[in-house]
Amino acid sequence: MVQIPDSVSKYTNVYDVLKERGFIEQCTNEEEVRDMLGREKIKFYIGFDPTADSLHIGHFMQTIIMMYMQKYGHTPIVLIGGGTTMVGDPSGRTDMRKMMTQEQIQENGRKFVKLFERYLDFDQGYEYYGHQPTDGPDAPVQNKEPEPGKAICVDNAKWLLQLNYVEFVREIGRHFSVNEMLRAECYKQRLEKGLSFLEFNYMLMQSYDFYVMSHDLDCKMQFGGNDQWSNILGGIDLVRRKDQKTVYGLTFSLLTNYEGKKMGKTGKGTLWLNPEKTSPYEFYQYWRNVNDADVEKCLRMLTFLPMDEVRRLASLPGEEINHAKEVLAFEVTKLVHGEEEAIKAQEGARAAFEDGTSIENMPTTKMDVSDFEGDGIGVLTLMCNVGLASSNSDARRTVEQGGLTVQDQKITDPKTMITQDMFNAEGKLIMRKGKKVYHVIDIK
RNA sequence: GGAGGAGUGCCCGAGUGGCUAAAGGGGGCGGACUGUAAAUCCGUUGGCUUCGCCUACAAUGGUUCGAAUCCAUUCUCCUCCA
Repeated sequence: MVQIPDSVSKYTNVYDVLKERGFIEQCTNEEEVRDMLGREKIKFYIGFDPTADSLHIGHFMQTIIMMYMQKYGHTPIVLIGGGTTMVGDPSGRTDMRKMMTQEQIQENGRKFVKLFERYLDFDQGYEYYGHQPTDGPDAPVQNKEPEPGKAICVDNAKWLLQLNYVEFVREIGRHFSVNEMLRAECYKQRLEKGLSFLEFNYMLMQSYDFYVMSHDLDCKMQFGGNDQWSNILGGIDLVRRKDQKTVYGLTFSLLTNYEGKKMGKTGKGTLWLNPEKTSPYEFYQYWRNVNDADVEKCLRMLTFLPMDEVRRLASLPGEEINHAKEVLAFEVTKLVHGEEEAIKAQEGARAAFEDGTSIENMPTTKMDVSDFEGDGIGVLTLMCNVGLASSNSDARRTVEQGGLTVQDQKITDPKTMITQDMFNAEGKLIMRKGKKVYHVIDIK
């Protein structure tokens, strides 16, 4: 399991640490929260909607926050949105999410949990038995108290999917003002494009989650990305109205670049944590190539280097900033894929961009010698086969524009055939597309 | 339920019978310049067996020598009225 080193900060209150690292964006009551976090060990939760089969960098940042909290003795509750995903969060979106089946959602949820287990110390024996809104004589089984400081995981499908509509509307819905909801920032965009009643309910469901967490598990805080602010406030109000308890909310800045655009998007889409979806090498390269202006922010939020070191690295002048980017890429890749993969990615990158000697860590495709015997295989076809081009036409374009190099020879004729004798003694062939994309063909 | 409007390539958005694989922008890709950065500049951006062919302007069917453009039906979305 990945752990945060003690050198990460000199502060003893986790609030100060999070502040120092620049995570905190909004807090319902800064002083009280800071005081509480310093005084007692609390339970807090963050919700994750399993809309895809892998976590992405935004989730990762939230995971890091949970790690900080756990390090300082608080109990993270990972709330998997198996129920809320059935509805879809409209916050910050201009279009409706694709509807997903329950099986898909459950499957994704399981994958999420697997990833979280690499970063948080879970109470393995813990199981949440479920919530019953009434505490009558036939009160439900008591939920056991999780081991102090250990993370637990709950799925809101457990209490959301069995809700009775009329009951829900009477018990929960009556506490919400539609007028107020419509004013909420998160619906603004959607009011122009249209918002279905399905999605309009999302806020109530998330608020109900907070109520359940507070009521059943004495959870005191909810964290989330800044886009969750209104949803979190909804929950806080609901808890106050139903249980007369005060709970708190804290939101984090979304990871954006200096232009204010979300980070973690590549030309091909999202930067995933799952190595099958985004290779460690690609992942490394993303961070290796961040903009100068974003280096400090990334080091601060995505690595556990001491702040002095972060500041030193980020202020390296001119070309030297590349060193900081290397450190950043290495550290983040290490956290996500482990040290071994990080070293491989780093060496692969260095080999490709600096000395060009090692081809061991470049992405490789194994092929059969017979494919290259006789006339061999056309470059275009080969490029498609190994994923260097998305179609034959795409491959042709690259070649015609002088973007392909095979064994250090620029190829400009799209009709070129790749044959056995072009491979080196070890049976390898290096293809380079553009300046940065390498691929090795191995026929051993 | 009534009246009107809209659906165009990865996204935004022009085009309203032939000159349209479809202007312009964004994004992507390739090249130049660099620091594996940014900014800038140039090229390119549906597919294929690429001097040619095939598939495309929500879906289906029709009018026409010829349709993204005209007509009919369907689907989706928006606005106003109820």
